[in-house]
Amino acid sequence: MAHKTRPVILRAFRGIDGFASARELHAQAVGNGDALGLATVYRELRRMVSEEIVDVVHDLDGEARYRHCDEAHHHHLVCERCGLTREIAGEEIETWIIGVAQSAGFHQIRHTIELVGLCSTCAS
Amino acid sequence: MAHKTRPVILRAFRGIDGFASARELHAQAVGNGDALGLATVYRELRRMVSEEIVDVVHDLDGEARYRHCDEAHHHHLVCERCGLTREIAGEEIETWIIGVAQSAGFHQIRHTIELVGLCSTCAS
DNA sequence: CACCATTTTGATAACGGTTCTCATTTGTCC
DNA sequence: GGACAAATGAGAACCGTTATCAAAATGGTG
Repeated sequence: MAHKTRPVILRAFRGIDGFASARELHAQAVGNGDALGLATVYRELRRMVSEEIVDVVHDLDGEARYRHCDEAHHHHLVCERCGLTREIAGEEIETWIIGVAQSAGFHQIRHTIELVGLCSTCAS
Repeated sequence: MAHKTRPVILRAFRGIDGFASARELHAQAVGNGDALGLATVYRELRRMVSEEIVDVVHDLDGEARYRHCDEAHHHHLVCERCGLTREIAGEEIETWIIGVAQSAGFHQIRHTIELVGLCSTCAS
């Protein structure tokens, strides 16, 4: 069976940094020249999540955001005034989370971390 | 200044263990004999979230689940299956965040941290 | 109490993300 | 090629949430 959808999704993930919504992935795929329907994107993402190839978290509005598991996991610091974004190396926090989860007996922990504030220029 | 809604919501929270959806809170309030509309429940919950009186997380389907939180700032570990909730002492993470913000020159950082997974019983 | 201005409420419509439906297309096997 | 099975996608349906707006409750004032 040809399964042409999955490679298209994986290529779309490669063109996006970090987490992406289903709609963003669809737009990226179309931009890549891979024509496919939104329903197919949702269906394939659901499969990939159940196969644990893709992580899913929900933003504050409840919208699902997906991330290919093989990518490096990092967080962002966002300026709420000018939109400046800065990547954070989150080694520390990942280990902290794993420790917290283990001591509570929790498994398969997903986390969302959102840091918003004012960058140095906007603060002055 | 009537504000009769908030006490009704708080009473509904008292009758529920852990996190509850808006619909569950509405049903609980009605069960308590407090008649009110679903729209009012959503509106008051939004207010309480913005006042940081209530915590909100999202389950696997993206549905919002609320919890009354009268303590200061803290985080939760939530089981996405049974709703079991565990409070996390987050001293470590607060200092980590402050450090990250300082080194990036950011000020007035607000943060959202959401940890969702499977508790030990649901994992087996 | 009567009156008006302001706020709150709630039934319902609208909205948006996700899932479902099903006719059509595509792939596989003989 | 022909027949059967799987995959696809356009649009409908679904469901939680938010917006709308008229009615009701409240507060202040004379």
